[in-house]
Amino acid sequence: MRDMLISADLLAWYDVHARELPWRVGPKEDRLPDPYRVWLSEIMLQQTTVAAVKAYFAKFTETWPTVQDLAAAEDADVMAAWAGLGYYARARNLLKCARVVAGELNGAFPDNREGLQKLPGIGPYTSAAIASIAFGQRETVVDGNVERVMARLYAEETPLPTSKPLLRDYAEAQTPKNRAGDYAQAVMDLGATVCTPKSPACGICPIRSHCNAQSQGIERELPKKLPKAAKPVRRGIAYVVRREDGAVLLETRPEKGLLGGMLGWPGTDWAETEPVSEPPIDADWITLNEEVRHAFTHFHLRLTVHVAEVRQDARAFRGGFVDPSDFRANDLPTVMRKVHALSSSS
DNA sequence: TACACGTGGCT
DNA sequence: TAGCCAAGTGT
Repeated sequence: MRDMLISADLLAWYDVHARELPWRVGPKEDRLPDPYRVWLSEIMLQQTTVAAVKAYFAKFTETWPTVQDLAAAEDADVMAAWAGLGYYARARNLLKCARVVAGELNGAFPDNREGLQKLPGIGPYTSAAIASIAFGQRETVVDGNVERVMARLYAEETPLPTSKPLLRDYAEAQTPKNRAGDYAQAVMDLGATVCTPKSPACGICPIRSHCNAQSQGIERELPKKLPKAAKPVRRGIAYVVRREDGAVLLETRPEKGLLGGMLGWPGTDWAETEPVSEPPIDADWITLNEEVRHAFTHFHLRLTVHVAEVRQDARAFRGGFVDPSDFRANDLPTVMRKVHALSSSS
């Protein structure tokens, strides 16, 4: 039986190869990072790549340097700043969490997993990540990277998601008493840069000698996954209304559900059936030839775009007109930006 | 317990 | 091109 413990080799690798990231304190620095910045980065990094997060993290920490600043922000400003990053429930919960921490906890995040996980938007992964990275607690962090590394290390052929409890057991057995935060980040760095899903770079892997999948030559086949259901196609209509003065008709979407709390063009529901037109204002409508296509997590969307010019005194049934000086396409979620781009080019 | 929930980059 | 994939959480 080979020696399966990886933490020593992995930490030695991390000391040399740790990526420099804006929310990270270097492995050689003898201090812990600001919990606010750790929390903010971990929320942004949920199901989101480092490359996508960097600009948003810079914008947020510049605009709201402390949790008190963020707690005092206007909801619409935070949603606009988050626009484009996706999973907008994260932004709504981010504000809720900031207000609890600033209001009820005197600005201090809980220093342990149990306390952290009671806060909005913080689940099993994020509570362990903050507790270990920001507070030095020995907690086991399990994300997609860790699951992949453990599946290969132990040559676990049980498919995900069935294997989740097993992989967590493996991860807990590996977590060291000391430097748990560095170790957690080291496994995630390894998964992101070496033990990648498609073509793992086993030739430069610091824990290659421990890896059962590598010795069996099955690393590219792990972790196994159950097949996913095909994505249905949904259709709808988006209405772009321009007033004589250049104002555009927008509405804030309901708090719950898809794109909740975000600005968007009025439109029909999105369904697998052909949409029935329900224009938000009386006007002469023009249907654009090209349609907007967008892929969500669980369905594909095809939006037909209807545009109209209306008089200054026109009254809408829903939504509100936004002056050109107040309108920024970047405040919209991406699918709504696509609608805007198409209507502007036509 | 499944499913809802975004987006952009890569293959 | 279409599917896969990413530092998950809430319901």
